[in-house]
Formats: sequence, structure tokens, C-alpha cells
Amino acid sequence: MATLERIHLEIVRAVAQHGSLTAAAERLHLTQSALSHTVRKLEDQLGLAIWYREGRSLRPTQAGEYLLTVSNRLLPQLIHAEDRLQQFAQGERGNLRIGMECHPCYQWLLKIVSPYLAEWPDVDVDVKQKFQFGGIGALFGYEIDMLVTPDPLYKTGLTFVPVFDYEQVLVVGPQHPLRGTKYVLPKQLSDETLITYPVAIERLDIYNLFLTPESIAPKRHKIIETTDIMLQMVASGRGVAALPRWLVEEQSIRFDVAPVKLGPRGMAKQIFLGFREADVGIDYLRAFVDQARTHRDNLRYL
Amino acid sequence: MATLERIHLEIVRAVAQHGSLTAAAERLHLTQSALSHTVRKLEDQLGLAIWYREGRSLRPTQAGEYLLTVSNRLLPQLIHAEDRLQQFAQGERGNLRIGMECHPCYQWLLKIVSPYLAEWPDVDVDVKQKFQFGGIGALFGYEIDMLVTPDPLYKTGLTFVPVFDYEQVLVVGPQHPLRGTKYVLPKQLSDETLITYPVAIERLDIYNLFLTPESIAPKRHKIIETTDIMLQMVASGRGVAALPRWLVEEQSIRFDVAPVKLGPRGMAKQIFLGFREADVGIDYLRAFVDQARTHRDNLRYL
DNA sequence: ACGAATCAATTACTTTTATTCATGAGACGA
DNA sequence: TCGTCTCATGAATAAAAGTAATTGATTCGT
Repeated sequence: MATLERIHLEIVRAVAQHGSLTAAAERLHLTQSALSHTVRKLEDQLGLAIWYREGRSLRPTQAGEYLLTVSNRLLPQLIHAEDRLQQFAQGERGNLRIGMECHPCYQWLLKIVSPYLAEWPDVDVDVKQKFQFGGIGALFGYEIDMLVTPDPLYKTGLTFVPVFDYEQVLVVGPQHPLRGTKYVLPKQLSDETLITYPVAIERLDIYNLFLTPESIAPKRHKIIETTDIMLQMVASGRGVAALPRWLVEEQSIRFDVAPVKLGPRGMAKQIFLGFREADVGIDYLRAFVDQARTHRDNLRYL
Repeated sequence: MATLERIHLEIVRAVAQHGSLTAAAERLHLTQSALSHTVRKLEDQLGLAIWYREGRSLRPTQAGEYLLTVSNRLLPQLIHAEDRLQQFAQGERGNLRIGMECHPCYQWLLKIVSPYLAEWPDVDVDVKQKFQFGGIGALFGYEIDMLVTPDPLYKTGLTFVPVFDYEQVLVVGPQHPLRGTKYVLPKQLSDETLITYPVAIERLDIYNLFLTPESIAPKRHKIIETTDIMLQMVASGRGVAALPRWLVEEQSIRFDVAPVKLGPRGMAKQIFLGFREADVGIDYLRAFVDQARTHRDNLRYL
């Protein structure tokens, strides 16, 4: 019979991170001896080894690997809970951890965040972009509190609210033959170089809603991380990309690029904010959604 | 600066459950005094109160409520980790926590579980049916390891595998006018009493795929928990229900009920097994999926 | 409205646990 | 092969957690 204590999780994690008990001890402000004792006791209680002792180094056993995944999952949650309690104590509101699942949304988010921060001076906003199990998983796993995503999921436990409507368009450079045409058809892209963000093809709308249904693929597919570079590539004639119209129009001052409608009816898209239903009571979270909604309503009257 | 220890989570939880420090102390095999000390120290370190002291009873503060949700989320995960380590130590494989999101699947599950248990004597199988945040949330939140569901979710972090194809049919009793007809149309149900399991209407296929698209509602909607009672009700002419064909045929020996096709083409359904991608390496989990797949293939050759 | 019962808080004390210090044994590289 | 790095160990000590006994307040039953 053994009880997993927080210190055990800390040790497993620190050892994995620093490679040795000695280094882990330093990081945890303890002596190597203290860790050795604690580890021995835990291993005795569990009746199994957490590390293979190979010479003077430690290699995790199967159980050790497992404990590591548990630690990596639970420790951040404990730490976040402490932070939040700390904030309660200081009368602060807390922090809002926002996850982003769509690259160009970042520009949009900035416009929401600045008035929000002004209105809620005692709420901190974190923005995360990488999740082990995707945005939905991050919400369920309490890694983030709010998710900005183009594809919502109406399921128990989560709420999604549409906060932004936009048109996804093709972006072309100055010399491009498609420039100025009313719209583009899928087959017209079969000889183009398509530039996208580094995400799985199944998550790219230009494939899902445009190319794949017609069984068409572009000649080449280039991957670029940042919007700026992407637009530079397009402006210099190296390829075409699919981006929100508002973003293209905003950036057309800086780069010589132009939007072209995708298909005769265009490609309508929405951005959603998602959060845990359990959190609806948190006022500053609600306020963020309201802020985003207000922004949307303002655009409507343009 | 305060560190949340496991004992703090235990205390918060036990107090919420038993209503008093004294009762909580007993449950944790400690004296009331010990808890009082620990609580005071934690509250001092945090700089805030976890409970309001009202007379001789404790009512959680906002911080206390928050701590309780954290405890309820994290403690079960710690306990499960301990169990699993224990199982590692004893050479056992572990347990497979299966969540069920569809009522009649239970019959199907039984057929998979028994050969599985025989093949994996050192794996225990738990079946859970209630989840705070739905089946998907339970998977992400490590409440369960496998989900049996009719609606999968192809998203990062989870894998869904179809394991069972069936036809959803209308079940009618012995005197029912629809008995023996080729198929039933939505409007033919507008004067019937429909019996279903107690789940939200949006999750019932008979509504989603059959009635709602034609804007038709049954005359009455009765809710029954168990399949047996449901079939008894149908057999005695109290209403009709929608169930898998195989189940109806199996039970038609015990109850005088008959299946009727839903619409001219019938209603084709699938059951899926879902699990965390992070767990694909776990052999006994994989084996369960294989078991289910094998069962499916066997049915194909009938 | 009174007395018994119950509850949390506190103090002083005890026990248990965690941590350190000093040291040893084995592995590794120069 | 020596110096240095690793983790393990035992005894000593510091720190923490726990108990017992008591108090004061509140609640409940009669």
C-alpha cells in the first residue's frame, strides 16, 4: 500500500528533466540524500522499481514512464490551482488561459484582448498555441480555459459561441493570372503551389471544403509558419494561400496581394469561443465572451 | 506561498462529503485536532479562508468551492495511478475502465467482455455509465480508458474505431397496426406513444434522423430506464420504441414484440470504440479493440 | 429554558517523518 | 589509475504531523 504524494510526482518529473537524482535534488532545493531516501521508500512501498540503476545513471522502468506521464499531467494542474488560490487571496481575479487552434485568429484575438485587459485590470491573459491532445483535449484537461477555434464541438460539458464571421479567400500575388477574376474553381488550383500553415491536411478548409471533394490536389504544397512570411511568398509569386478576407485586405497595404473568392459563392467561415460549462459562472470568463460578441456586433453595422 | 498537498485535497473532499471536520477526521483515520491544525496551517499559508465558520458548522468559501472541484478532479486520478502501479507490481495488467454512452450497447458489450476476460485473466474490467462531462470528457479527463458510443469524434488525441453495425428499428407490440408492414414513415408516428431511454432528445436518433427532419413529434414521450421494462411496455401495447434490430430479435422470444424498418431504407447505425491516442501502446487495450473487431467480422459471415 | 451533546479551536506534548551530514561503493573518463 | 561523478546507506537531527485534553461556542432535545 502506497500513497502518491506531490513530492513523488515532483521528483519523477525533475529526474526526467535533469537526468540525475543529484541534479533533480538541486532543483527541488533538497539534498541528493533526501531524494534517495524518499525514492527508496516509495519504491519499497510500491514493491517495484521506478528506475533501472545502470552504472551511475537512472533509466525509467515501465512504471517510471507511467509515473512520468501522470506527473506531467497532474502537476501543472496543482500548480495552476495554487496560482488561482493565490489570486483569490490577493483579490485578483485570476488568469484566463486562451488556446488558439487557428493561425490567423491571432490577429483577431489581439483586437479583443486589448479592450478586455483594460476592462479587467486584475485578470491576466495567457495565450497558448500548442496542445498535446488538441484544443478540445486541452479544455477538458484544464490546460486552458478558453479555446479559439474554427471548428466547434457541440457535446456535453463544453459550450461554443460563434464570435466572428469571415470569408476564407485565395490570396494571389501581383502577376497572378487569377488576380481580378470573380472567383476560382478547384481545378484551377491543380497547377499551383499552395502555401499553408503547418497543420494536418484534414484540418485545412481549402482541402476539406474545396479541393478534396473534387479530388484535386495542388501541384506543390509548401508549409510556412508565420502569416507575414506567407504573404511575402505570395506577393513574390511563389504560390497562393488561403486566408481570411479581412486579413488579406488589412495586409494588402504592406504586401502586393489580392483576394479571390473560393468558388462562386465564396467560403463562409466562423470562429468560435469554447469553454467548459462548469466555468459559466466565472465572471471574467463570461466577460471575455461578451467582449468578443460586442466586437462582432460592431462589425455588423459597418 | 503555499504548496497544495494531497492531504489538503483529501480534507476538502472529506469535509464536503461528511459535513464536518470531526466526521472527515474519522474517515481519514485522524483526530479532529490533526485536521484542525492542518487546515489552519494551509489557510495561513494561502492567506485566505477555505470555510466560513458559522456557529459550529463549516460552509465553503469561494476558494473552498474551487478547491473542492480541484480535489474531485485530481484525487480520483491519483488513486487510479496508485492502483495501476500496484498492478504493475503484482504483474497484473491493470484495469480497463469502459464508459458507455448508449443504452442497448450493454448487451453487445457483454458478448465482447466475456471472451476478453478469459483471454486476459489479469485485466479487470470496469463499466461506468454516468459522466459529469459526457463520454468524451471522461476520456480526456482520465475517468475512463475506453468509450462505447454511437457518435464518434475524429479529433486530435482520440481514436475511434467502428466495431458494430446494426439497424435501428421500431419495436411494436402484438396488436399494433404497423406490425408486419414493410416500413414506417415519420408521420405514422405522430399519433403514437414513443418510449425512450432517459437521455436528451438531441441524442436520440429516432428524433435526429427520423422525426425532427420532418418536424414531427410523437403524441406522447415516455421515459424508461431499462430495456426489459421498455420491451414489456411495448409488448403490452403501451407504446413503441426504437432499438437495434438484433436486440429486438433476440428478445422476441421473451416478449411478443416485432421490428419494423424505419423509413424505406432503414436506419443504419454503428457503434464505435474510442480511446486516447496516448494509450495505443497498451497491449490489453489494443486487445479489447481487436476482440470487438473479431466479433464484428464473425457476424459478417453469418 | 435548561442541560447534554456536538463541534471547532487551541495549547502542550509526543510521535513520526523528512532531511541532513558524513561516508561508502561502484562507474566513468582522462 | 586517479579523480570525480553517480547513487546508496546509517546515524543524527530538525521539522512536521499527530494526539490528548481542554475550552468555548452552538445546537438539539425535552
